[in-house]
Amino acid sequence: MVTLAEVAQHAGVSASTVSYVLSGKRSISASTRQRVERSIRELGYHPNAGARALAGGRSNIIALMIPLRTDMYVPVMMEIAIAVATTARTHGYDVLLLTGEEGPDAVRRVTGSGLADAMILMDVQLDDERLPLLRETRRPSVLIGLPADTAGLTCVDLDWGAAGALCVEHLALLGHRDIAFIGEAPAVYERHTGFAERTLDGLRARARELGLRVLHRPCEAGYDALAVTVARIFDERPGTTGFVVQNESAVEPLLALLRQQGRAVPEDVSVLAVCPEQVAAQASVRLTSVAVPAQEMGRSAVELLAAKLDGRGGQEVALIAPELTVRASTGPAPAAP
Amino acid sequence: MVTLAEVAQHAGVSASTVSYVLSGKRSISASTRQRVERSIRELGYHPNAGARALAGGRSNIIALMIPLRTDMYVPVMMEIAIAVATTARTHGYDVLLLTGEEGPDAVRRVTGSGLADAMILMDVQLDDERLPLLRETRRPSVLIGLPADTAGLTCVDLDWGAAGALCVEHLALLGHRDIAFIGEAPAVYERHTGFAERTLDGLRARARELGLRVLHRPCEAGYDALAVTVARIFDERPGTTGFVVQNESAVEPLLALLRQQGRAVPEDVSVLAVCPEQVAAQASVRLTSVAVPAQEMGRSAVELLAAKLDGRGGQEVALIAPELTVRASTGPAPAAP
DNA sequence: TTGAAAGCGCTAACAT
DNA sequence: ATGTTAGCGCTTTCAA
Repeated sequence: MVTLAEVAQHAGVSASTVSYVLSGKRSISASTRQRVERSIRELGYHPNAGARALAGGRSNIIALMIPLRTDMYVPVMMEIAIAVATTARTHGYDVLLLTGEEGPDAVRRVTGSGLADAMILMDVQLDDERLPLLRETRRPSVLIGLPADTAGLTCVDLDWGAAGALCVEHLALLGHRDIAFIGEAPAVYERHTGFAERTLDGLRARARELGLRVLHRPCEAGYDALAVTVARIFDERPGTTGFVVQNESAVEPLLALLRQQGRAVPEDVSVLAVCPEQVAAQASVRLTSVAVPAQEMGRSAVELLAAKLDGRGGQEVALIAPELTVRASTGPAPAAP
Repeated sequence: MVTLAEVAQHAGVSASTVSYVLSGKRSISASTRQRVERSIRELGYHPNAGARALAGGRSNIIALMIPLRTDMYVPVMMEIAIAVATTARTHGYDVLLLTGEEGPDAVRRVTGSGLADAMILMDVQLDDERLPLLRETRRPSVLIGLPADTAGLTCVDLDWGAAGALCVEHLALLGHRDIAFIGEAPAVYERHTGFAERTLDGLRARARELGLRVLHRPCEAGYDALAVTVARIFDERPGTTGFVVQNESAVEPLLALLRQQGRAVPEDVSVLAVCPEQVAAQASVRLTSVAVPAQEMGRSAVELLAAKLDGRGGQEVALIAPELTVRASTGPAPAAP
């Protein structure tokens, strides 16, 4: 293993000079710099991470806590994780992957041991048990998702409330009066996951303002659960002409079911999804959708964190404005029979 | 920040005693141990990761390289990543998440800096450019996926060849003679991804032995691509009665399309998927499938690695035997018209 | 512009 | 069964 001392000797300079060439924290003459860089290359030197962390007081590692459950939006989580990892690298950080399994202890362990300089939390509950710890520690953190109380926290999220409202507005404009909202699995609501509740609230509020009727139905993954849900919806509100879906695993089954029932999309029924662009574009019917900007969320979480680690920027809540893309799954409400 | 020295002082023992209580590497009297443990608890001590890594020569971190692309099997990757992270914790390791982006450089950086003690690589190409580096370094590694030449490497993978063969056997037994294999996107084959090619090879070989005819068609994600692919298949082989699908994003579109064309599953056409159990069980038709054991792959990769790190076990190739579960999507071939 | 040297907090010989 | 101590490889004052 090549050490900094060996590089220094090889280049005929002191250890500190090599260190400063690496960190750029003091000016180095061009010639020295070149000699040092040459030695580094020739010897194949890589600074020891542990020693760096110990001496420098920072590990250059960001911890990312992902949910253990996979009952929702797996591709979204994955996209966020990848965006976090790649963005972190561009800022000189590596990413430590933590699953929710350890719960709050993971926060203690990671901050306490100096394993990571900062953390990003996903799958934030409205009343998340990790929040007190985050507020206590002086290690920077960013939440992807909004808890109920954001005081003293930095958060990034899609403005789900606005997203819900946007869906209603679009359908209202097309003349729909009775709409159904097919949501995530019941468990997601039961554990008070922010995005699910906020979407629902935003959607309901706007619907009330615009005078639309809304039926909200959480829905488990899979075709059968969806079929039962839809049957109940048409049973209770036969006049339903618009569907808003926020449940990736329900999208394709819904389209299949409607097709099977002879309900044309969008002539008889409009379908609007809250999902990643990819899903909307690849569905069997091009879906009008409000995009879940997974990459942007991951990227900007890292950027906020990097800013905090550099002493720039303080806490703030960064809400991403939802965007609705009209595709082929929504159209004017059919004339009442 | 609480240090080991402070704990030692608080407990009235030497630093080394605290260290040994923590590591269990030498016997400690019950009373001292208790005093030390109490001090640790009271002071809220967490060993500094950097100092540990420096002094101990090991970081207790495993690096996991996941593919940057998301053109296939995202849920599988996610499941593997989660399994790796949770299993690693049970062995006392944390997981560093690397994306394929840096390529071979990531291997150099991580092994060179001592950031991680070992690594797990996913998305292995048959002729992967990272392999030479892995063979050079003395840091343990495990591949999830099989390259062409496994000499000197430790690998975990589903026996995809056997999986392909199993699919053919099942269909052959049901009397199918003409089958179509809808595979991953063309790019996946073009970059010689092991699992895709091996499945195809296994499937073709067994088909030849059993006298079945096979049409292999790679397929991009999305409904339209699938529709075109299926149209071509029935065009070239109108007598096709069995489909094998190894492309998660093609499963539901295929079922929808067949339904739409009035081809009943399994009465007119049988469909067999190579996919995670969850996908098979939740599809609009319960799919007969060969499972992709994502969790098991992640778990056993970590276990092989832990064994190597403990000095136990050497290189080996651990192939997981495929299992076929019969559900509702396959049945006897229809009598020829 | 560069060097010397004092730690950072822990582990693991080496003592006792 | 426990204490003493010399590093691990780097960063960063303090000096020149």
